[in-house]
Amino acid sequence: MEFNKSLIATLREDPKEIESKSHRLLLRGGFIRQLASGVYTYLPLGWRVLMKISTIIREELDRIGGQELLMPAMSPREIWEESGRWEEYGDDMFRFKDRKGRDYCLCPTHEEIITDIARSKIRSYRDLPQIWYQIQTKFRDEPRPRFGVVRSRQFIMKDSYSLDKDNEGLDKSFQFHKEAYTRIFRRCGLNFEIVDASGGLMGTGESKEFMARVEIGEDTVVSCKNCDFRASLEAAKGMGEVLKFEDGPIVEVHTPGKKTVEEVSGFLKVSPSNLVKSMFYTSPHEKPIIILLRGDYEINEATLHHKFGFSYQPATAEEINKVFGAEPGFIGPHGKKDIDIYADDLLKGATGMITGANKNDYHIRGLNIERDVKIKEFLNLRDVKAGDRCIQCQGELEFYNGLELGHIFKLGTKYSETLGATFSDEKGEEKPIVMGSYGIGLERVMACACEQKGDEAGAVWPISIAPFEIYLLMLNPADKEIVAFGREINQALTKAAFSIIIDNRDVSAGIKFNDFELLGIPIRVTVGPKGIKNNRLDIYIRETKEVFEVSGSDLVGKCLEIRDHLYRRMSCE
RNA sequence: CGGGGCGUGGCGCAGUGGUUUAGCGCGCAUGGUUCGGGACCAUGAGGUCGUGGGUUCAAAUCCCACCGCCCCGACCA
Repeated sequence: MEFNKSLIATLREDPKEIESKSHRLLLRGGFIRQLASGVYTYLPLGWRVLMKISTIIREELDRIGGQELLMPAMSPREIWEESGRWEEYGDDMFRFKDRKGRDYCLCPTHEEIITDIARSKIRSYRDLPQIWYQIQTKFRDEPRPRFGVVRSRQFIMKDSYSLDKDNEGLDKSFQFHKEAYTRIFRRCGLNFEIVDASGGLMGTGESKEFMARVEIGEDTVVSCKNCDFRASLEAAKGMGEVLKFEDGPIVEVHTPGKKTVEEVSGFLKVSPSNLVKSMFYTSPHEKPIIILLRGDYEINEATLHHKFGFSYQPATAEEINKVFGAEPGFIGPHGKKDIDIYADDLLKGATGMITGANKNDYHIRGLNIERDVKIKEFLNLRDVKAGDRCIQCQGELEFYNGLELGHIFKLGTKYSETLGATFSDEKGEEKPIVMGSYGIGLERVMACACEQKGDEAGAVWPISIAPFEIYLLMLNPADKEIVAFGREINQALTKAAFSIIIDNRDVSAGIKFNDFELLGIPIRVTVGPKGIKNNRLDIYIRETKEVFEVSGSDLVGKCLEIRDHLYRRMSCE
């Protein structure tokens, strides 16, 4: 492609809205352009990168037997009513009405649609297993779009769905995807780790996230330095130390206006770990519960939801007042025999604790959990925090920011049951299809490559996803000789199946060199008057900054060698 | 949704009651000189000053409302 006829608009200055390295590089290089908050155009260069990524994804999904299809981006309300997610999705779902007033949404995901296909097309165990996938635009009205294309409101997702007759089949499909994803991200040249995840809204089945370690990662990954334990903070469990304080009778202490753990521990001059936080959770259809947690820990809501159900929410101040007779911050578990109380297992045997007195401006000291509170069950309900040890090996835990590139999870029969997607098994019994759901965010792969590989000067694309392989830089396109030589080289390289962008613009050299760096094309070939005179061409590798000088006749061979070398740097095996 | 910031040619910004046609740099167009790291000269095009309303002899500038974008938080794949 010729630069002077292309829609490539690099920016000389940083746009004011840049938020991260990848955002800056993608904007500056003219890969993307923002239209509205969280809504982007993929300009030709960016689109080429995304197409490269989708090709890799297709190859790897086809390899595990996936069949590509394309579902609609919009869908009618009814199917979402059936699964209950018309309500559940809330404000994250873009909704609209057609001319007749029927409700529609722009699909945030496609479980419902795929299950609808499955229920009409899958009749027998003989039709299983299946893996269906699509590469589709998804719409989610994010409360806060961020980091350019990393968290946007319209984004491209590869989503696949496995259909199996039983859990063994699902295990296999899950494993296939895990392997396919590993190959995909490796082929895209990214560094990543597979971590245990919590399914979130999707359900409680096994789930793994493919996390890239980058500064702007929005999730926290907990990683053991000693063994293979890797988990997102939500899914991570850590080992903490049980602490005991001097046992004694309960005494009331005056703590005027001191509500938070920091305020109370500061006021009483004790460590936060000496406190017990009492949290009151209510649900529209279930019994309220009290959760007890040591003051130096935070509650893990994912665990709470998995254990007790997604309908539980922190109680409002009014509810707390009504049940405890005190403001939030002054409540405690003692004397609450009519409410189920669950405690974090670090409180097992805890003595001498401080907690709310159920009386405004008062706390109590000397709480002995076993003696004074009827605990229904001790559970690990806390977030891991720095200093905790690995539950597998007691090794040291490390925390880092992870960008979620992909997520695989075992849905089980959640959707097939609610939507009635069943099949007849070998014995003629009707059973729900066992499903899995698997996603990859294409833009995140693109952004991640910029985050991990890019430098000050611009993007540095892994060759597998680079928009072009060779940047053919012609120094003076007004010079007929250079143009003719450049054309010759272009032909030879094209014949060797390279994808090439020729910078034939009549602008100063510096602009061309700078744009080459901004665009992040792996290999640069420079044609200039000096080179022509001596039949020398200069080849430069963006990633390694290596320079080679070759004669015209050696050029293609050398480029092939370099391409091979660059591919080998990130091969799967 | 709470707190804050911003909105002026394509991009980055200045102008915050009155210099008769709203500036600057970059970019763009035309001509010329250049041509191994954002070069130079000349000429030129391009603006509903986010939108609506108000105050005033006079508003980009003051007031009100709304919209948009961004940041921090809440929330979230």
